[in-house]
Amino acid sequence: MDWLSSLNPQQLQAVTAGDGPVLVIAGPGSGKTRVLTHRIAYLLEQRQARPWEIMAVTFTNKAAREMQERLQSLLGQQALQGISLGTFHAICARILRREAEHLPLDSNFVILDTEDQERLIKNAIRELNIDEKNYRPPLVHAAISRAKNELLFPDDYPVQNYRDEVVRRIYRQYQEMLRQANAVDFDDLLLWMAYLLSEFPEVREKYAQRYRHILVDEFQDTNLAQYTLLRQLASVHRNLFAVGDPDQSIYRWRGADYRNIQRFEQDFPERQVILLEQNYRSRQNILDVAAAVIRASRTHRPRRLYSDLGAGEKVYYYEARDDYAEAAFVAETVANLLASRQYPPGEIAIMYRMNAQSRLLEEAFLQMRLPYRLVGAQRFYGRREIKDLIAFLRLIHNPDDVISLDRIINVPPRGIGDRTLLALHTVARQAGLTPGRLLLDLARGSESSSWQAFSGRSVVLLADFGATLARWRAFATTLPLLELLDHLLTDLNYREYLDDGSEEGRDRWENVQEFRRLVQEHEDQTLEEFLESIALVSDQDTLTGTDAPTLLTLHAAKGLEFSVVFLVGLDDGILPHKRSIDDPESLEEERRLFYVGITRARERLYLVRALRRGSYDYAEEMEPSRFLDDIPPHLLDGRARGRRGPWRVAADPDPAPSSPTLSAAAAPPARFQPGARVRHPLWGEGLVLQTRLEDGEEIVDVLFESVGFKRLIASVAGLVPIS
DNA sequence: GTGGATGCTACCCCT
DNA sequence: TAGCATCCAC
Repeated sequence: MDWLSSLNPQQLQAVTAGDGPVLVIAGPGSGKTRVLTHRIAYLLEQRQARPWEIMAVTFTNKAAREMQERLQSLLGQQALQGISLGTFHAICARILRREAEHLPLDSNFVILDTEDQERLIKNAIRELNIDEKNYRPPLVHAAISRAKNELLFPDDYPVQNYRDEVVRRIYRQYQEMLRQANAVDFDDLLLWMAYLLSEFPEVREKYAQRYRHILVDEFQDTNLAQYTLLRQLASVHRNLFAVGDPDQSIYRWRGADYRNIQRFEQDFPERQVILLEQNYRSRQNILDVAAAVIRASRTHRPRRLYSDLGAGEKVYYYEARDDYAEAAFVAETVANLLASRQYPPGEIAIMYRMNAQSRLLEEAFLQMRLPYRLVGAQRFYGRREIKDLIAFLRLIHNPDDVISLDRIINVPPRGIGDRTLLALHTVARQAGLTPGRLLLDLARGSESSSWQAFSGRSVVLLADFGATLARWRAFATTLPLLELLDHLLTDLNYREYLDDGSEEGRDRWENVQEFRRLVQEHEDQTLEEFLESIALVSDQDTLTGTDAPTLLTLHAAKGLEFSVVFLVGLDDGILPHKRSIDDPESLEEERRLFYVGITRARERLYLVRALRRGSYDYAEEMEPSRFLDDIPPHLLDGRARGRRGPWRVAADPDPAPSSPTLSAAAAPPARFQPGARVRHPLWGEGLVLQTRLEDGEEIVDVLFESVGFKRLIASVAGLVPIS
């Protein structure tokens, strides 16, 4: 138990809290993973909890694995047998397979990824003869996903206008097609689980009794479905231990609702709240920048965040000429850092708002001959040759999976085109079979009762493929995964099919070999387990092995830390993203995203932007991110190259505006007058030099004693007059 | 009926 | 940018 001595008083309080609900508000770097692992160890060692009585929900599989490893080193492997440790989706999938009899699913259901989901929605739209132009699959998908996260089945889908009515019809059709394919989407994992617990009291009772202790990480990013699950599972013992930080809530668009923290406090009024405020990660200068950014948030509840690690270097600011120069700056700086051997390569990360930004960075790294690793599962699993292979495996496992069947029935081309495929679907429907089952039936040759329904040429091709599928299915029951895959590759002539001698072809075949290595790593798994683990990989899960600088999105960076962090693309329109700017709630989330990025850094932080960016056809002039305005300049070591740095007013105050400036007296909403003294929440006291109205906002130029000249929007900055 | 070439368009973040 | 729908040649 001496491992308890390494905790600070707040951490210790959380770890050793007694029975009952506990809410831990944990600032970045405050050791929440430590608290969670130690809490589990404490429950097992001191409170006589049995491993199977514990459910611990993490945000990524990677986090679950790490927690598992840390627990093993504390307690040994034996002590953890039977613990439920994983993401919401993984834990739900496991339980749903076990309880499939209560659901319109067989236990071997497949899990669709986003691309499959959209494909199926498109099919549903066509099936219903609805115009795809007006009901674009991605948008319909988003609406359905939102509904599911709110626990709304098609019958519950709110209809306020004609469009809603159509979407509801598509939703209903989509669910029906999922059922026929014995498939679920990501949201279904949560939806069906919540359904299971609410509709079957004996099932709820069973699990609520079993899970004496439930622990959740990243609680601020749970959605309503997830929160409901937790509440139901904790309904008997009420030992819900939730760790989160509202300032790091960045998944609102995915249905996450940081107000779950308030719901928690209402539903569990007896809860204890514990604040973790000491930061063990970052230098104070970095924390000061983070604090300045988050303090300007409207949702932020004031909290302290302090570090013992010393001030450290100033945060670097760099303004590049354009996005190419931005990437070059990053690559060159990384090269210098590596040359100085100050930091191991894996301790350097470059973070950006959207995946598309990685391209120029990758090119710059390649040019400098610097190795890098790119976080993003889609990069690999989204490749066509890999998705096709997975579709073969899925079809072998679940022949009802019509999405996979449609995908690969003509891969490599075997003469089964759209027409024949359509016939297969039609005949299957008439026969009351799924297309996959019909295919297997046709393999029996003319004995099949459906044989006559096809034209001579196509039925032979279909029967032939059906026979191949049947053979693979036989292999799957007897052979290990890797041998099954090798049979597939041989039977399909996959190498000849992909590797046409071009560079791209060689690339594709290399990906297949990479996939084969992956299968090898999962050798001990069944086909079902393997399919599930690859369906639920998170981006972060791809972050393993090689010691190289890491490129990743800000979202993917959640929960990670690096010695050196570059935040690039700090321009208005990128961060905040242009589609978030007119919605105040989204804008707040963009700010939190920036905050998350800043607080990933331990030692050194670079804030980088570009004056111009090339979009697909022309270069666009960029304005600095509005969030930069909230950072006091003295915290930064700025090397602005351009005319318009964020402190352009400090360096080069604009001459008096020539536009007809309204004097304070003439403008009704003006609250400040030149010569008045004011107080700013961050910069303290200052003198108003000038005010004017712009778009109904009062713009005030203030000379602060602490930071000098600043131009502020009065309503946003929180300026107050001092008399 | 199938497969390749051409032209249009949309492009954020993730399990 | 690249994925796609659509058109046209076998």
